[in-house]
Parts: sequence; C-alpha cells; structure tokens
Amino acid sequence: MTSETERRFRNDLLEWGRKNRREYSWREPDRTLYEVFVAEFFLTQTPADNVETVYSEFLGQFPSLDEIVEASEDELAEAIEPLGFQNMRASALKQIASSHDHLPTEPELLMELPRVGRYVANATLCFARGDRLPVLDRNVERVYSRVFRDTWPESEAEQFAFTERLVPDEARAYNLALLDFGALICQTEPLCEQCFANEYCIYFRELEE
DNA sequence: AAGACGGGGAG
DNA sequence: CTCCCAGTCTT
Repeated sequence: MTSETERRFRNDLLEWGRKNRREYSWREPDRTLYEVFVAEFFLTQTPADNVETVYSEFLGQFPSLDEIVEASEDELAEAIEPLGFQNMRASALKQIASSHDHLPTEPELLMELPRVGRYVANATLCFARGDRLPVLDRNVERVYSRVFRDTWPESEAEQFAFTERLVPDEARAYNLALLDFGALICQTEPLCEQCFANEYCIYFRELEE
C-alpha cells in the first residue's frame, strides 16, 4: 500500500533528479558491473571527489578481476592510497578476485564477498543493471526519517522493507536522486526553504509549529 | 540489536 | 589529541 504522500515524494524526487543529478565518472552510461562495483566499493566512508582522483587510473591499471588476481596487495594498496583504508580494501579486492571470475548478480551472493554489505551490493546492482533494489545509507535514512517521520520504522529490516516498497521501476534514477537529494538538500543542516517536499515533509511541518 | 572495527576528518 | 562518523563484521 502506497500513500498519496509517498507517491508524491517519489514523483517529486524523480523530477528533481532529472535537473539536479550530479555527474561522476562511474555514473556514465554503459559502465560494467565491475566498474560500478569498484566505485561503490571505494565510495563507502570516502568522499566522492576523493574517489574521482583515483578511479579512472585504477580502472586503466586493473580493467577486470583478472588483473587484480595478478597484482600484489601492495600494488593494489598503492593504487588506492589516497582513499584511505587502502590495506583493508586491497586485501578484500584480492580475496574477491582470487575466488571469482565474475561478480555475481544476486545481492545475497554479492554480500558474501568480504567488505561487501547490503549497501554496496544493492547500489552496485541497481546502478549497473537497473535492478529494483533499495539503496539505504545514512543519507537516505535521514531523508526518509524526516519526510515520513510518522511511518518510518525503527528496525533495519523494516526500513529496508519500507524502502523497497517505495523504489519505482525507474530504480536507478530514483536511487541516484535519493542519494543526491540527501547530499545537496536534506543535509544534516537541511535546506528546507528550497526543498520540493516542504509542503508535506513531516519534519518541516513540525519545525514550523 | 548492539558494539567493535579501522581509520579519516573536524574541532 | 579527542570525538565523531559510515558501512561492514561479529556476537
């Protein structure tokens, strides 16, 4: 069951995203599953601009899992050094490439890989293939907990169910817009005056009381 | 469900 | 230096 407000938010967000989506290398059309995975794997706990500085060069040096198998952990760590967490990430990439010829396309199988949780798995499959999966990080949680303050659940499992229900068929556009909206408008200090949802956002309504 | 982890960044 | 943070891992 989808409420009128949920439907409205979904449409407003998609429209906002068409005009305000941010451009990043990994969002270019025809990126492979591997290329998108690399980006999402690097983007956790790392600012996007930071990832941009190493992304293209990394893909040039390691265009597929095959090249990662051949590389040493030190070589990998050196290539991603500016990102931080380089040893942890190099080790995980090495383990992934050593055990897989290709990345799986089921979220549960992706999540079996080291350092790949629900966020990276769903984001990778949604952004690379358009799979209709919920993408839920702290930014998204902040957005939903404000706009739908009265119905947004406490538990993680219920939050995923809530989010899954809202994701439309245009999952890629929707989830990208959701992340950008959380980063640009619904920030920790939100810019409610310029927010499209300020007519029905519960957080904003309570602010005004 | 709660805390640990590893390490970056702000103050 | 201390505190906070975000996603994953561990219990």
